[in-house]
Amino acid sequence: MPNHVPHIIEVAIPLHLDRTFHYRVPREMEGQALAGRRAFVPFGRRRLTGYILGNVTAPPPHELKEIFEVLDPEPLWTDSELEFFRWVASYYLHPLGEVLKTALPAGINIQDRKGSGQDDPTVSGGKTIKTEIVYRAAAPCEPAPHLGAKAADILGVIREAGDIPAAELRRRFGTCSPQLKRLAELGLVTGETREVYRNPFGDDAVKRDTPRVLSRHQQAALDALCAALDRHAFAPFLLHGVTGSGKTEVYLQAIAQALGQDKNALVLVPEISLTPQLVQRFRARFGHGIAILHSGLSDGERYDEWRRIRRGQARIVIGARSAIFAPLAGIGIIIVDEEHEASFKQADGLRYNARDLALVRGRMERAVVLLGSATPLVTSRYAAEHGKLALLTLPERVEQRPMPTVELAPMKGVATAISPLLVPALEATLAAGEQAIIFLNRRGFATYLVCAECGAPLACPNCSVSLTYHRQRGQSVCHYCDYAIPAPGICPACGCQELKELGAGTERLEHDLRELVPQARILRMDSDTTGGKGSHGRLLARMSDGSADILVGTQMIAKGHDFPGVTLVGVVNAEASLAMPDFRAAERTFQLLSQVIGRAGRGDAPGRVVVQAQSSDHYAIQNAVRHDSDAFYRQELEFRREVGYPPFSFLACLGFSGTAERPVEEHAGTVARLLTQLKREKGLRVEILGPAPAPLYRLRGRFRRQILLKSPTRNDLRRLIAAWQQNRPAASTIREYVDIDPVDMM
DNA sequence: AGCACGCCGACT
DNA sequence: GTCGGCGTGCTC
Repeated sequence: MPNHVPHIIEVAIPLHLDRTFHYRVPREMEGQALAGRRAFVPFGRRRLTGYILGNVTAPPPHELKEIFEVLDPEPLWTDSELEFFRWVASYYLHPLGEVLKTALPAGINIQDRKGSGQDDPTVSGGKTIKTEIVYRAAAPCEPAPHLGAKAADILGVIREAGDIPAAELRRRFGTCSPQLKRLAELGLVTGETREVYRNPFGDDAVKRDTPRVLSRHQQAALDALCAALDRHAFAPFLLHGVTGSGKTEVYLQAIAQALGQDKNALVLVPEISLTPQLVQRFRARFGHGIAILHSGLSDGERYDEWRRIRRGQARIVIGARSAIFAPLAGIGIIIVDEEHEASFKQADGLRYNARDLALVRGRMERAVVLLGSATPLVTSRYAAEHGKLALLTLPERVEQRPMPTVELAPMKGVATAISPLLVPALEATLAAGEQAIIFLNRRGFATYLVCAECGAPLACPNCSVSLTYHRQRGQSVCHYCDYAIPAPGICPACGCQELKELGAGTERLEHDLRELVPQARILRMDSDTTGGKGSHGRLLARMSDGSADILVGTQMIAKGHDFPGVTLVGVVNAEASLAMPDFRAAERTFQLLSQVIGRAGRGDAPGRVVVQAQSSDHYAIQNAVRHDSDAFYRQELEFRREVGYPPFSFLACLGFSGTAERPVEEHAGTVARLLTQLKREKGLRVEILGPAPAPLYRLRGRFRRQILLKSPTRNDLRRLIAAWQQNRPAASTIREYVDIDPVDMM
């Protein structure tokens, strides 16, 4: 035996471990153990799937184990994709192995298996490849020998079709395997197994359409995008276009341009708006070659879409946040639609923001990145004003459609949940055979209950937030932890049986509307009424087929779906979201209000909106009502500048919260270590905020792994910045996740 | 994350 | 005398 240099590889393990591991590669696998493939490896006394990162030249000074097997015949990722994943792992302080696992479709992910057997046959690559048997006529002209009538019919069909899947034959003839077996024996047909993709679209065909004529502003935006595509360099854009201004048409034509350059397109959409409507428009324009990735797919469908993309059989990928990890090569353009949506953030495991990662991947791929929204993130507007994003605006609706008219209904001193202004508007809408939606971002019947005797509020014993009375369920429920008591409950302080029902939720609105407009057919849509699978779609269908007049709901009606028959929108308690404990509360309020207002009106008739508010003084409400987003962003930026928020890319907020057994102070060591790490590795400026305001979070055991998400409030930020400026750490807790706009790191 | 090792309370 | 609680530490 000649002396032989051992082949050593670096492997990322999908566990919470901050380093990679090295393995020896047996001689017979040397050609296969390449970067981007998975390897089945021994790990402790377990056996699991790791991801090969590459070769190692200098062997580490300790004993190495050998890999069992290379699981993939082809690399799962290219080198540049691996580079992207490394960036992600380092930016989000997350183990690379876990990042890679997240990037993979479920179904081929987990191969963990313990035990002794080397003879475990299930250990191999993805096991979910679907196949079908296809029959083909072997000798088309040969006259058939005497056959049964059914066999002869089957043969006829096969000969006519050329080749035909077994499933199709079974659909036409019922059971036909005996006949097929006979035909095959006679050498008249052959059957072969081939791989098929599960098709998430089903079989419905789509009518093709053609590019529409663009408005002046659309054309200007498209020209800028095409010019950037021609340069083949990273070019980030913000497309700020009012509702109905035709952003999608700009996307479609920009994608067409990219495809024409032989490049591919990645389209990220918030989960909720991954409605058939948008996908249909893409299919109508581009036909085949579209892959979709979202949580509604089965593991098999997801896996198949992933393989189609990897093999270059899809030119356009449309998906929710995880699609940012799609194995799409040659990306020319990445579009993030509704870029302000919070659903681009993954809130557990690898806490990424797909909107941010779009910019990072786009930079690595030298692609055009287009962030589109009617109400962009304040950070995006800020970046645009500082030249880090090129700003494209669509200030007008297509075809000169007017914006809805908006009235404010002051609720000060009004005892009812529904304003007296809204009722006649509803009646008029119904009389005209049109529909209305009423929006209130709180579910339940009464949002808090207080004792009629002593005034004590009914609160959750775990979370110390007030319980919401759900009349239908007959319970008072905590919306944080689902703690529930029989409704409405008795006063915990004095035992009094009478509780005052304060604060209306959607259930209460529905109840009141049935009395106020008895002739209306009313639907309610919130997470209480959309529990079952498909109930969401059923409710929407009843609106679109006209079998309901009024839809009452929470923010799930504000997003995603179009309601073509809706001419009236009522917004109840518009300022509620301003009180949210989050420094982005004003931004959120403006976004949500603008979105709901945009729901009103249809092609022929301008919409009408009634906005109910205790006080409409706040610029978030006023500017949403006036459709003046420029004014909103100007004022919000001004406000943030005044309070001295570091320009939007400040830092990571880390949050810890304590338990009775382990108070927060005991975590100081861990907090300090993490902060030091962040400072050193990321060059970030980090401070610690005070304790989390509500004991919403329970930590057990190893707090290190249970890092919590909590948005800093405006007050938190003020304290943070004061501490920062005086170069002093503030007290004890908090972690948020890294919420830095990568545009600012570029 | 698992999984083992390890050292203190109530039990077939 | 053991079973089992979870604290600590390790995994090429």
